[in-house]
Amino acid sequence: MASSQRTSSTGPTKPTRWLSAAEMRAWRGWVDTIGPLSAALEADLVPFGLANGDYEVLAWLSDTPDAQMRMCDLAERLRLSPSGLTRRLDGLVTNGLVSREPSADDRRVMLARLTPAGRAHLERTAPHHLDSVRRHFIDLLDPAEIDALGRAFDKVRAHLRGEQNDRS
Amino acid sequence: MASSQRTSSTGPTKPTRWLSAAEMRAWRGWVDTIGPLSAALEADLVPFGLANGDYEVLAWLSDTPDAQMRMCDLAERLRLSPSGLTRRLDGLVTNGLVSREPSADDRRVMLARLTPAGRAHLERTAPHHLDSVRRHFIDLLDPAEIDALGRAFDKVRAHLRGEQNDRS
DNA sequence: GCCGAGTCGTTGCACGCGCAACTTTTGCGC
DNA sequence: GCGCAAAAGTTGCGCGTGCAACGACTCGGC
Repeated sequence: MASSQRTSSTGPTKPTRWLSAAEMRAWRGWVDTIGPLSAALEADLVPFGLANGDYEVLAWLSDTPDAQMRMCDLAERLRLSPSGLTRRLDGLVTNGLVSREPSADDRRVMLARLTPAGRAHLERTAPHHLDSVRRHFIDLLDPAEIDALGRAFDKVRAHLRGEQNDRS
Repeated sequence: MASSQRTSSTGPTKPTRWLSAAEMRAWRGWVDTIGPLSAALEADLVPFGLANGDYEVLAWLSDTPDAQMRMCDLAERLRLSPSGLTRRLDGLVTNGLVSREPSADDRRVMLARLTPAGRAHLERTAPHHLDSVRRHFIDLLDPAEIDALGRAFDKVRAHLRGEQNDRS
């Protein structure tokens, strides 16, 4: 339903392969799960004063040897525009979880660095977030499904990455 | 990576079950695929002057016997707030694809109705959108993966629906 | 050395969305 | 019937984001 299978196929221009029931289930499942699942995870972060995007920033920074990243690298990791990242960091800097420091090597560059308070807050938050991911997602699935999802997403992203390179 | 597996586990408060490699792959795959896939589908709709959300409105309306829905029902289908739907319809009404008409039965209610132009535009767009969904998603996966995704998303949504009812 | 192209980050602007407040209308209790 | 709670939809506001423009800086060719 709802992705307009009911439009009349007019003209002899490519037979238009409609989605099978199984394909439709997967597709609608994808579309209809994005919103609710993100909202549920975000809701579990509210007590810690973080949004999903904030958590991702802290997590990526903490996965770094010196707990810092260049703005542009961080923006790429988060699939965020430069301006989007600037604004997101503003909040984290205000709350003292991240500091902004100019790079000594390249004076164009700003480094986002996880502060001790930021690391402490992440370590407090991480177990609950992990639990949230398990409760709402991972622990609901059996190993075969986990594996299928991993393979499927990898294929989709590989395809999208390839297409993106074609354009540039 | 990147969901902070590296935070030290301090204190004896629940062992904190980290994600296995396969679980992490599925989880990061989910998070990292949402943005690019949505963007790719949206990009394919640009030539038709529609956003993903616009297409969903037209599709849901067309899947209805009389091509119309109450605002509140449509908002629920689209998981959109009342105000969000009002604004989204504004654009479609301006472009003549949808009309707004007060209901005769209940004078609180506004009906969103697909205009002939709206139906025609949807029928022009649908084959291309379907092709887009296939190219970027469905056709990349084998039947077993399609099935696993369908089952997985159903389980996740069933879980979320249950939790939501608990709260109310 | 110097100049032009490219890179990095910030700011103004517009857009889409949710929330809260409000109006209109309905429906239920009595 | 009357009154009050609940429902439907719109509007004002704030927030997060992308895009375009801009200033600061780097790097390569000459």
